[in-house]
Amino acid sequence: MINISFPDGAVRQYESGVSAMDIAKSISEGLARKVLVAGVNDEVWDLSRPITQDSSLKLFTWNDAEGKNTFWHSSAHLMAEAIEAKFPGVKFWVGPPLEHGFYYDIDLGDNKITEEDLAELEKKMNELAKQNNAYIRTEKAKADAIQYFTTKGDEYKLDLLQNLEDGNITFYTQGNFTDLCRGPHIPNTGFIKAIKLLNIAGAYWKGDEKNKQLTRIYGITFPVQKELDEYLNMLEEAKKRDHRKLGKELSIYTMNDDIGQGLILWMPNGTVIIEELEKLAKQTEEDAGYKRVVTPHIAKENLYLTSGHLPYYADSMFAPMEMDGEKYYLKAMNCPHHHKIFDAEPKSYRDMPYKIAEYGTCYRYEQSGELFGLMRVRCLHMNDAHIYCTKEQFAQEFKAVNDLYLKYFKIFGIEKYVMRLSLHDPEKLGQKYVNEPELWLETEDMVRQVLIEANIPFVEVKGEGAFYGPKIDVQIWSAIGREFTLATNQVDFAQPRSFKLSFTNQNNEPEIPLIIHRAPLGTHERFIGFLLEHYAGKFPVWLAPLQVKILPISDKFLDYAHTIKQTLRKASVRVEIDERQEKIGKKIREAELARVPYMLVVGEKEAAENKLSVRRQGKGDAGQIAVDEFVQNIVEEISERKPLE
RNA sequence: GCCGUUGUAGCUCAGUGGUAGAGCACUUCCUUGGUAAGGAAGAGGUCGUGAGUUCAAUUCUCAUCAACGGCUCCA
Repeated sequence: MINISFPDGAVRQYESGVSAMDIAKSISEGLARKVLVAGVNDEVWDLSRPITQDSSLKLFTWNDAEGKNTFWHSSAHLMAEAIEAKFPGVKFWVGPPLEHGFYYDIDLGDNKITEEDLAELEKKMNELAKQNNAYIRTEKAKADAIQYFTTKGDEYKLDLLQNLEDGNITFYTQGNFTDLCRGPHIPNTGFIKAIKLLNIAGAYWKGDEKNKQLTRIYGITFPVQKELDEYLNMLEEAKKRDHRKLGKELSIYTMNDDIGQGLILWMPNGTVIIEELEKLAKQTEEDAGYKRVVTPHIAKENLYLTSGHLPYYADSMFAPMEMDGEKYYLKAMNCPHHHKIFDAEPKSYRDMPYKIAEYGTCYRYEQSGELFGLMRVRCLHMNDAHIYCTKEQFAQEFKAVNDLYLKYFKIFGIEKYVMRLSLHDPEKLGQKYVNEPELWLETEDMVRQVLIEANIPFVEVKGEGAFYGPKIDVQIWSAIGREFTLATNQVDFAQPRSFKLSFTNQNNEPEIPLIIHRAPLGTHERFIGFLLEHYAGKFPVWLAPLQVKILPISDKFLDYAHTIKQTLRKASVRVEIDERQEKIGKKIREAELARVPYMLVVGEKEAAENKLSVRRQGKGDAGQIAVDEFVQNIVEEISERKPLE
């Protein structure tokens, strides 16, 4: 007999060789129907695998991450079975679960798969699922496994086998499909009740663009149809708040083939938002002791050789223009320009920290396939600033920048983000990162300490640092789930040296400063793209392109409407009148759809008493109010940058 | 850049080997209406671009550009 301990602390005895499924059945039939996979001594196991020694046991269902992962991984095998049935001889790489669903990477050989095939594959999968085929685990000797895949001519599985230890190699079979697989799997295909294959994509083998491109098929499955319907519905809803859709609907920005890929044309509505953001940035930065500067959009080649950008990032810069034997580049970053301003006049420790800020226009030649609405573009306007400081000042200054982020995020109500401490990768020193191993470790620790002392939760990720130093990135997700860096706060120990920047310290000796690069509001492009999705187009009043729409009941009240408009204009409120000869219902509908925060209905009653009927976007009629009182309220709401309630 | 999909009116989308249609938007007229679509008429497109096949191409083929879904990349 063996002892099995459960998460609640209970210990029960079973015969050696008992399976997790047997145990589940001994607890209740209901549980046995729901359980998908087991946790045995913190390892995830097949339910059917015999347990032969004292163990702790957890039973995972669809409600557990382990349950979902196993379910989706088993679904990937089911998809592979369907694909093999339709295209015999294709070779499989790996088929892991994802946060939502799964994929399988396949070498289709000469076969071609189109989106029309997906429906057919789904049908086949449903058929196979209904057969309730068990996922059967078999252990194999490495030599036998190699033999098996050599005969099959499957170089992909042979590649996987290279890294596996003998005695650790398992195959799984369900129906007619057998795959090299670590497992575990759900008991049988019958659990998979709802199937949707989402899309076909190319994916480089092992994620390296120098390798062959495999075909990747994404799918998702559920144990009940209703959950699939809900998931697909959720995807549809997410598309509705996609910034590209909202950006068009609300006339924020446009793009044009004659201008070029990734080059944003900001329309009047978008420009209002840009100007409000810049106003906020300027106020905040002035309060924090920054000075503003302006620098050109181009510079000579030598500048980027000095900064070290060119060797690392030439591919991401627009090709140079040659004039009078000089090469001029469009700037992809503002830092070197700012360094030249720092260096223009001698600095003393009394000048430090020296902070200069600019909404800098940068051009980056992003690969065409990477461009994505406002989130990834080729011309961007960066909320940039550089802080030149002493080593002693660094922690305080770096923390002040972090506090600035948090202050901004509070204004915008940004709560769903992850702070990422982005570090260098020691293996890529000298290639992707300047070769200063000790300075890396030292500055990385400085940044880490700032985060720890400020009690800000963060994750550390190797290989995400800038080439000149570690950084803190604020990661956010777009409506359709893509991850982006919204804002960044970076340390730079490399450029001060390459630009030979220095200040005179208290001992009258030259000293090299540290630089903090920071962009808490990121770029206008990405930030506004994010805000569109964050607010679902319903901007708070201070940011709204149009703040007030006056809706006269009929054109008899146009004069009164104009009087109100003048009053609001005097208070710098962005206001328009809907002068069309349309019914009030239609005027309201269109103002609602345009996400105008305040609609003012004016007719006979209002004109007689010098009042307004206020309607708030999405909230309906808010009743009558005196004109002066409304003006006072909205001015306060705007100047305090209040969020929508 | 690579794999796949798509490209018809300002927008959302039908459709066809014989030079095109709907709804909304737009213009004009009627209506002066009180909290999410009043009515009528009209105007608007060489069907992304270029080439090929054909008596004839928006439709078929190829190329190209762009957008979209991924991969790679992201200072």
